[in-house]
Amino acid sequence: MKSAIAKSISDHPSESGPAPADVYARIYEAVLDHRLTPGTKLKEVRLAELFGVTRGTVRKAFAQLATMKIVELRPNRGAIVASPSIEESRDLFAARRTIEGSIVDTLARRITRAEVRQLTSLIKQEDQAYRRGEMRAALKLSVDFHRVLADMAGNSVLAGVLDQLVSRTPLVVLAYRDPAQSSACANRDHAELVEALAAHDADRAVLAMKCHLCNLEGQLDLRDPAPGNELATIFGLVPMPKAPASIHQN
Amino acid sequence: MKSAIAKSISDHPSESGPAPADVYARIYEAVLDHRLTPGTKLKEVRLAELFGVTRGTVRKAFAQLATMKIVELRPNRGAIVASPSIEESRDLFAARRTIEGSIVDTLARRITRAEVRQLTSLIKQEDQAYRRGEMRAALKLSVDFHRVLADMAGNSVLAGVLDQLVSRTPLVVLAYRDPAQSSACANRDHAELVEALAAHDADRAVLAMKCHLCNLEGQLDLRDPAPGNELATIFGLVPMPKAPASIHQN
DNA sequence: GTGATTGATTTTGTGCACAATATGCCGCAA
DNA sequence: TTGCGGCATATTGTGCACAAAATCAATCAC
Repeated sequence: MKSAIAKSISDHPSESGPAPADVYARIYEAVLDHRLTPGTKLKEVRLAELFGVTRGTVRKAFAQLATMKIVELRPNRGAIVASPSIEESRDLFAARRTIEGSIVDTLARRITRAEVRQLTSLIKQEDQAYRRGEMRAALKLSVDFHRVLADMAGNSVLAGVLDQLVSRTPLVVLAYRDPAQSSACANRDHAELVEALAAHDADRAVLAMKCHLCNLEGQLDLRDPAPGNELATIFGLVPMPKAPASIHQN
Repeated sequence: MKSAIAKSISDHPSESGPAPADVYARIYEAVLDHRLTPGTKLKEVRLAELFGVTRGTVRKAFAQLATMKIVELRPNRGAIVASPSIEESRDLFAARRTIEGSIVDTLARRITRAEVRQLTSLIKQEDQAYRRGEMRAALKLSVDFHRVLADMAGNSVLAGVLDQLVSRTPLVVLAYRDPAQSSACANRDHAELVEALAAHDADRAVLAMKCHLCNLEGQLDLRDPAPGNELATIFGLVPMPKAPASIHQN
């Protein structure tokens, strides 16, 4: 499942190489894969060459990535991978709790057997991906799970809004993952949630969802930074990526 | 208060005439004023001439208006003012109920006296504008009231997504306003809500907000269209605007 | 050595001309 | 009249060249 915004990019499908949506997707994937870390400068010409497209195409992708808050667009200074603040990260999870709480509340009352089966199957795939160590696929499936729930609930506006928040989440997770914690992505939570949904128990489903999101947030280190580090955050600088990567430059 | 997205357009402030954000604002205002009705084609060159900007500037404004769902961008076929479907309209109000419900729930617990005064003042201004018959100003103030509430609640992410929904609301109201109903914009609702907030009564505040939004939705005619009209909605056509207006062309 | 200034280079921003596509019109045939 | 090309026009899409701005480096003054 693709992000709604990514799909929305005016995309002239075939002909003449990759379109803005492809560039969007490749940059987004690179961010999820840690190949692009927060603060990394994204140069138009370099990316255009790499992807075999014109600068205009890269520019359009940047614009969409900026509305999703994946990159930050600084006038005359180019695009950098966004560095979500701690407060923003907390707010993001809080926002997801209210929206996804509402979504599962609605869904619990009207979910069908077929939908339960679909969700169960998704969890299974996710689980298998984890066991095989395919972290990227697993993350993707885990994220999709939330998008599918939103679609099933049947409110397209709410689904669209959630899509934005869900897309932003991996970035803050990567930015603030507590190294001490395991990144075991709470697959069990998803299973419990589906159980509650299957039982049409709205209250339990809402609780399960909120707990799931709290667990996720709890795996992060969102403590206020020590005064010593403060300067770095004030000026939007990150501690400096350790290893340069394929696209990553300068 | 400006829409967050409008502000986010990379804006080179002074020099060289209006920037994308200005074009965005003028088109948006025209939509709110009924000067541009859903389905109206927006031609790049014409608008560029009118606003004294280049086509590129108009294009950027279009892109932002499209992410806010104010206009629809059809590849190779230009931009038209969006025609929100009935389902989308219902979903929009439902989404606002959950998000704004959460916002006032939070705010009720932590609102300060100063903030209550600010809200009261806003309501007063809004009321005066209505009495003076300045409908445009009144609508703007009424919409701002909701944005201010979101800001006060302190979750910037939630405030951001609400901003999108709030910006879209006037369009669906204009599209589906029931002619039989008065458009008296429930100023009283706002006052009741502030009372509940001032009393730190979260439950009552949430209820007041949800009622307010239901009242608004209730003023619209969101019944499923008669089979005869169905064709018109399927093909995204509107009953045809009555009077051509300044910008409106073709 | 520190900090400021200037100039060269890199990078982003934009207008314009042309290409691609859609639209509307007219004629023609059934 | 209706339906179907095909041409003329209008409109959108895009690459390129140049303009504007920022970055970097070296020099110079203190």
